[in-house]
Amino acid sequence: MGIDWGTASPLGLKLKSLGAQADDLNIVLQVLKRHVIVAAHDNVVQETDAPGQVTALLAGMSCAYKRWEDGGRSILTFQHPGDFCDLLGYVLPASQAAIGVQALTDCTVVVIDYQDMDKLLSRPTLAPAFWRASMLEAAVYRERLSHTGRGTALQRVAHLLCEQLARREAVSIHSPQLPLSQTDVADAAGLSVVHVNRTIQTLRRLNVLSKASHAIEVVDRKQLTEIAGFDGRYLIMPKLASKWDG
Amino acid sequence: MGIDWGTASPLGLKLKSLGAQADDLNIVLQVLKRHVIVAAHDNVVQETDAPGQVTALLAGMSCAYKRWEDGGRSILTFQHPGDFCDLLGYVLPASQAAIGVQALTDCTVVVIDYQDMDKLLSRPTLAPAFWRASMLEAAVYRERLSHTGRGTALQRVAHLLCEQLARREAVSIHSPQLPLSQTDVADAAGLSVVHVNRTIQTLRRLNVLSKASHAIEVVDRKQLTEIAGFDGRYLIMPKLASKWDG
DNA sequence: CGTGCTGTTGAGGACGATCAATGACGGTGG
DNA sequence: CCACCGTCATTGATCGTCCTCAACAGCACG
Repeated sequence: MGIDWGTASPLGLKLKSLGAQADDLNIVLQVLKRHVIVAAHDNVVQETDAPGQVTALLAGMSCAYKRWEDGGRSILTFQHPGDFCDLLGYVLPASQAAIGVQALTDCTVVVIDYQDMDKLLSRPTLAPAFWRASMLEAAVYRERLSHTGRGTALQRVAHLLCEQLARREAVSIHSPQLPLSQTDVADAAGLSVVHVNRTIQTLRRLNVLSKASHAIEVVDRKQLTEIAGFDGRYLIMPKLASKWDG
Repeated sequence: MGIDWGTASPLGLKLKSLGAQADDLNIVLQVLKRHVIVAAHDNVVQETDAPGQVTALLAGMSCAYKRWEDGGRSILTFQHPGDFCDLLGYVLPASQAAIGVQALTDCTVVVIDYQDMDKLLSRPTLAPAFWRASMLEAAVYRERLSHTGRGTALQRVAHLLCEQLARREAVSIHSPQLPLSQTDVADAAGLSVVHVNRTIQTLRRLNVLSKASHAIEVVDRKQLTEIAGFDGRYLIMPKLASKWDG
């Protein structure tokens, strides 16, 4: 399929941290298909699709979103290399209805056909890894839910940024820059673009974000974490809990 | 263990709708333990517990919540008969940190030890059912996330109520009454109690909620759904998708 | 008969939404 | 090379939803 663990390494990293064995990874590699580049702003998964395949992100940044009648967009979660874009839709097709996935930067994605997924899940060490991947997604939703609708705009934005930094570090992306527009942040935090702009300026004034660039670049991670009240434990993978061994 | 499918029927209903087979259910029945009553306001699961067991709710209503330093409480989700209280914590122990489960009414619960869970998951028709149960929970989080921080207090409260009614109907509870205090609604919707009170009064004035009782009783479901913009499809269980059959 | 929880009401103020306009930047085509 | 365009960032002004503080009523409980 023209895909090796060089390009697919974020996915390998992630599955390994979820408890997959070395030989599992090779099986996964075999079923990866259609190594595709999606341009920024294009859809990775259509809202209307009944897909028949699971998409995984290898490079770039995307988001799962819901579009409203009034044209508004709610960003449900951001996705980073190694993340699955629509795993929830594989298990519960109905829940994926009306939810789309959009590339925020240029993205590299691969897909796994549902039939191949079935094969993968028949492996006793791989199935729990996928289960965990989906539960990690659930944990992210739950954590964001607990912070949204609570606290000030400053705390909400700070928490959002902390989450993305932490999730990127989990797949060895240590850059302090996040390739997000302020519009993206607004749609994810449930705030207006204008207010997000002012909030980001406050963070810059506090020397938490870089004043130099117009992009989002975190220069004081510690202070950001404090403002957010961020506790990254919910993202921690328990390396191979013994109960999965047998 | 003194538990039969009479008392455990909501759990049976739920697992069946998630694709479990008849003989699976009997196996589940065998490992259910410690049929316990928890009084309203007591904790079903401690925030600090490292549990070693999964709890399922058979009767009553509970909530998963997060407690803040300032004493505030965020309600992450409500739980109804047939729901698991801490399934996420079984798959990802770390994510359950600092999250508690509290009884909102008097509750009947059973527990399944982690060792027994491992046994259950070795059954190829049962494991997907549990996966789906957890994904359904994720879908609920995601849907609430998309509505929280968007729309008016009226819409948010209406959506919350719609969700609970729909989830209760899925386990054959068709009562229009919800045993929730306004404080519970406030903590779940991310609004102040005072404002929830005014919002509920508005709903009563619109003849959506009963004016007679001080409890929450929905008398005009259709209008409530309209106000909420509620689309219950995300809760729908695909009855036994063929891909799980083999 | 207190005590605590829940529901209710009033008044004032703050945070963030909305509307409107401008500036900066990169790409595209003439 | 420059004019034009779309996207994104920025700023100002006004307005409204919702929060906060405060007080009181009903009810169940010991």
